[in-house]
Amino acid sequence: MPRQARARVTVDTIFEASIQVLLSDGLVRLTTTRVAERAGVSVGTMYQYFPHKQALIHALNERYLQVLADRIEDACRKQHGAPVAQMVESLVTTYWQAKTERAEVTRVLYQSVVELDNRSLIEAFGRRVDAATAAMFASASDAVFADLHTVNLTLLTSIFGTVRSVFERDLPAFEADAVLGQLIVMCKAYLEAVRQAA
Amino acid sequence: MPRQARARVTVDTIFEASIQVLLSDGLVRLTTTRVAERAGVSVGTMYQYFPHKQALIHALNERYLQVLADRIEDACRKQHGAPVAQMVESLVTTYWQAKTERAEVTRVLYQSVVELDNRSLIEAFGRRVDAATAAMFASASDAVFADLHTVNLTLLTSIFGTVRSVFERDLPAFEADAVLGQLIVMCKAYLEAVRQAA
Amino acid sequence: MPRQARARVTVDTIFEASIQVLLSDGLVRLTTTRVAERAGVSVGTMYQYFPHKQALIHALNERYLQVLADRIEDACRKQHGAPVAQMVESLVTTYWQAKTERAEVTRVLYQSVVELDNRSLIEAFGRRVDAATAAMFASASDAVFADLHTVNLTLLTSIFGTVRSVFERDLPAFEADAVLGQLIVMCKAYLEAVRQAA
Amino acid sequence: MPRQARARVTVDTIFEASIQVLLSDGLVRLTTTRVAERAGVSVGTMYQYFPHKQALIHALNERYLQVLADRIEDACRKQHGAPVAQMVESLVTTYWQAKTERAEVTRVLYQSVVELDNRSLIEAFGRRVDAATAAMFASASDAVFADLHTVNLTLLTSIFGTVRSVFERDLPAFEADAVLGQLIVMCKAYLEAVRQAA
DNA sequence: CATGAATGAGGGTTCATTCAT
DNA sequence: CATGAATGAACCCTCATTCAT
Repeated sequence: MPRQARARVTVDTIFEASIQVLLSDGLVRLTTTRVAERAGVSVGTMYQYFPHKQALIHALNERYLQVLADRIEDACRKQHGAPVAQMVESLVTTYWQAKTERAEVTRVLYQSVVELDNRSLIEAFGRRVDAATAAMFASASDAVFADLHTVNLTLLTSIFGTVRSVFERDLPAFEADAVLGQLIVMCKAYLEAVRQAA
Repeated sequence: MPRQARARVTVDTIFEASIQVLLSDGLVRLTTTRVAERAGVSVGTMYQYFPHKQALIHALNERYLQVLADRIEDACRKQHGAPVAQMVESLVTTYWQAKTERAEVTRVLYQSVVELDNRSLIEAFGRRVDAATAAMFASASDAVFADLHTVNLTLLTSIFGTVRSVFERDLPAFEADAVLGQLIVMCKAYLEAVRQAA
Repeated sequence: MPRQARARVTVDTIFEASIQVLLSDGLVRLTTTRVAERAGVSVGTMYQYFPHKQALIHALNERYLQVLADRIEDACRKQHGAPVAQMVESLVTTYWQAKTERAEVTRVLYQSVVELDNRSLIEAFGRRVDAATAAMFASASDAVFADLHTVNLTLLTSIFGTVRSVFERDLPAFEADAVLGQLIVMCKAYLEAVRQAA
Repeated sequence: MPRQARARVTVDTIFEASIQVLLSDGLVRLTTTRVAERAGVSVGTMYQYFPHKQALIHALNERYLQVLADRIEDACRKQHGAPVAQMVESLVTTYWQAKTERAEVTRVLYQSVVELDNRSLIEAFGRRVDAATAAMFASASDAVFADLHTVNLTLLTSIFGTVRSVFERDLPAFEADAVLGQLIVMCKAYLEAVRQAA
């Protein structure tokens, strides 16, 4: 195995170990020693790849957000040229699924951010997603928006904010489903409104 | 000064010191010693009022959420009998103001929650706010809802979620204002839709 | 109630509280605050009677050893003029009973000695008991000893040492009884031997 | 130096340092920091070998009792087949020497036990010694015992108890010698008596 | 005299980081 | 390059003692 590939594997192992430790022991017990142990490497090796603990957590979150952004971009691409209603539905579903698939991981990663200044991470993520959804909405088969930027930002913020709120309040499934359903209704109503206004 | 009043003052001093430390040093540097120092009391005294660090952070968040819930309840009471559109506007404004008035405090308190099992806190807050907004919407002068519970939950979650998202993305003022304005449009459109559906 | 009597009561209450704390929480958790609490007095009051923690523990052990010495002196007096065999039996029984009556108290008090330089206490106790048993043996109806001092010291040391060993090894009752029985046999055999030798 | 050997050295250094601290500062001042300092290692290193303070003290006592038991077993083996009188003498001498050789160490270790639940330690020690002396007495060239178990237990308890009592009362040398001499007389007289009884 | 809140030195323990092997 | 023992600053918390009320 070439050097780079091996490094890649090691890093991935460390990432996975970090998540496992986070899941089983919590952020407070996330120590470099424990992660290295779980990953089956020495602390020394870990410091070869991450110059300090923060770097590890940063990379962890970066990777998570990258994967998330990938998924969202992908979903957006698939809706190219579709009617807006369907786009909105797709966004809600995609984001909700990403969050709930590995709900506990989502939760602990969100915790781990405390050890970071995550502003830049959030911004980078925001920019990617903004661009993806803006492109999607611009391609809608049944709508043209006077102020695409604002509409996009509004839909994005409200969909992501609401989904996250539902997730964090840990609502019972039937209520969560109901709210998400209504969220779609809401977005559609909004789109109808701004289209008329246009 | 009577005993109780003195205790009250000490506790408030400690709260304020905690926030100051959180602001200047961050959660990771929030140590019992540092808080005590900043509060001008000894560690020992701190431990007379808070049996351990967690208790301090818990109390801090509890107090914050109580004040927030108070404000929301108050705002809801003031809108009793008003038209729904106005209610929605009031909710957005109140929550946004509460968040931005002491923006940094809001941010650091959100961080500090990591050291807690804040489930019960969030739940208690959720229940109070749910009740307040449900009562408000039920009194609307211009609308009756078939499924008040779901409508309420939807509005609540989306308003709070969206406002928080705007807040955390740290959008420039003009964009933030635009999105919040659109959020109100969105809610109104939704209310129109569910009213028609009823 | 006159001043002195009240002081006496308070001191006794504190003693009893100390023992209770020792029993329920162990030596490590024996804090001045806890003792005061259990005794129903303030720490300040406690410091009126005992200038520091050591003084309390010292007094506690002093009292215990005084009561013990009292009992032994009493038992010795009662055996005045009796045959030596009976004296030896009485000593074993008295000491064993004193230890086992409140076995746990004996044990914890023995622990508490660590916080002290108990040399003087032990010496004072030794002197009193030495004198009492020497006087007793001197009055024996059936024996005269050439070297009373040594015989006395030997019996004393071996009886007390053995009884304590049995107590601390926590032997099952039947074994403890057997050993104590044999101890008496041993002492009698010894007395027979030194009498012949004389 | 191989890894294991180095670890062994470190552990021994820590043990010796603990004893030094115990000797010079007493149990109450036996802190992990002080021990580490005296041993010339960092606290962290200490915690690599002993997960907590208790473990250190436990190990310290365990080692002491092991060495002591080794010596007693050795002495017993050497008396195999000898006459009982000689066996008894050997036991007294061995135990006394073990205690007095490093008298102060013996004393401080006895103190340190307070921080432990030493029941298991004492039991293990008791079992080993019981077995060794029982085997020795069973091999006596000049005596057979009807109830070896009880005789053994009696001799053991009285010899060890008496020796310890002499040790702890800190008697002047001439008195200590006299009492130990008499103790041997006593044991012999006892053996004579139980042999006759058999 | 009694009270008990306040003090703060000092305790046990952890863990990010280094560096000799 | 990998290893993991060693480091020690820093953490949270306790408790004997004091002193204003």
